[in-house]
Amino acid sequence: MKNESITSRDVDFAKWYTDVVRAAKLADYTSVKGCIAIEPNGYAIWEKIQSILDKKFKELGHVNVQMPLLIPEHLFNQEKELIEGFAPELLWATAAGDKALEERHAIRSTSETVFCDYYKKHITSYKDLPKLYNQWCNVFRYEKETRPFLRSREFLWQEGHTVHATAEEAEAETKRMMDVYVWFNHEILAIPSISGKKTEKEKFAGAEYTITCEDLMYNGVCLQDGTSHYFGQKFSKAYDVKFTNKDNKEEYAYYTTWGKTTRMIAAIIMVHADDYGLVLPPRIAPKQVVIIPIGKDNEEVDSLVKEFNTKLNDNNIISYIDDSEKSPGFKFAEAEVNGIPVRIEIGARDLANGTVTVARRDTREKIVINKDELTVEYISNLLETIQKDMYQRALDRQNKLTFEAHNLKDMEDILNKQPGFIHAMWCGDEACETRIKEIKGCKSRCIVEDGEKIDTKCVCCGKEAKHHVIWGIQY
RNA sequence: CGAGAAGUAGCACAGCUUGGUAGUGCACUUGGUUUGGGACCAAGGGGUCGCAGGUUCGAAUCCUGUCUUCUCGACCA
Repeated sequence: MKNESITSRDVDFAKWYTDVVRAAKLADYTSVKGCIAIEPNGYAIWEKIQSILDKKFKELGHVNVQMPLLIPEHLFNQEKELIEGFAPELLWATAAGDKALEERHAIRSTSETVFCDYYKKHITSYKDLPKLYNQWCNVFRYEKETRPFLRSREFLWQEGHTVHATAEEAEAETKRMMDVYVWFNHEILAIPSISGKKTEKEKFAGAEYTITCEDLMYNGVCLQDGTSHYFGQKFSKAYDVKFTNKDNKEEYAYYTTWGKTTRMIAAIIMVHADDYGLVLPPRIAPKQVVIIPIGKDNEEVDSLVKEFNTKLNDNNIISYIDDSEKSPGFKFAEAEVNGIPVRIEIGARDLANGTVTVARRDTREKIVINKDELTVEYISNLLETIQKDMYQRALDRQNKLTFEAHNLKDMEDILNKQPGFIHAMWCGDEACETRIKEIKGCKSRCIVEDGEKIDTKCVCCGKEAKHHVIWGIQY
């Protein structure tokens, strides 16, 4: 049965999104504008994201640190582009009690400043490099329009900050970490993200260049979901981070940063969820299987339920029994709205026939199988099938929403009909980007590396094209 | 920050035009009967009507301000 507290996805996508957030108890509004309470169901997803990414970072040699929440103004001012880029979003602490601070401090919106200030003190020789540090923390940006997970003022993220002795090594790190992000989205979140360099206009304030991870939502709107920046020596010059190289010469260090945020939870919702609520890919689901016993005081049912639950958990499948006092229908609906990938229903009627019922959340298909077929392997395979199918469905939709434009009229026609990823050639001139933005706010998403030349002329001005760019309307 | 809409019990809403004892459904508590897609019966508990002023004998209702949320722009992970 359709969940009545959820607006249909095709009727009002924005309303549907916030309805799912509420119905699946992922987050709630608080009396602090733009700052949500992430509820247990939402935080459990974040913890799972953290545990998988953190393990990967550590395998690649990164270590975790924690830097201050407050950044003194003079530090921020040392890098002009950074302070200019972030100025409108910074919240300043100016007083303690009734005493004004001698220097105001910004609540961190990003931590390049404090990391550089730290590295300056701790790097003297090439032997100190590389430093591969990462921080899991909250940041604050004073956004005007806020929506749960998608754009809140306070949000959680990880920010990797690495320094290297050579440009090649730093650039390799920038690319390597974007590869990790894309791997994570594809393999764990079942989101077929694309990646590539941002144009000069869209890159991070102060970076040499930015590589981005871009997702396409159900409604064809794009979402930037992870970035990796190469700073070259720009920041190390501004913050005086230098070392003595092998030739006994002083040299500024090469710096990279990369980050991924709680926005991933928004992406999971807008790529996978439906009118019945959340749908979680099995590999990110904090609870993968729910077993619902039907009927009361049936020893055969109860013992099978308990036994199989233990078996699943012993084999690293996260399963739980819903033996609350609610009716079975209620439990089905609740498991559904919460996006639990697999539901197992076991009752006297089934057992009399020697069967059990297994339901997939992604397709909402109910499968009746023989009791003997219900094994750890069966469930494990089913979870993998769901993971693969979810990715394939998302990819099929993304392909359907991927278009090609050869001139401005193409672009307008596409955007008027159905937004998506629009491939088009570009001359490299910012004026053309600005002109294209006039069409429903369509922006360049990323430059396709080694992209096939789909035209020789710029989609906007008709001059010779330099780059194959993907365009779209963004959140 | 600009334009629009909305805030009344945990949630969804009615009441407001025409000021006069705070309502409905769901949820919650207790007891009982139930259990294969959001069960049923009975009895209960819960709201200074977003907040602050003002008008009035009297304000959920009229006026002013303010905060929050949603939608659409500009800005952004």
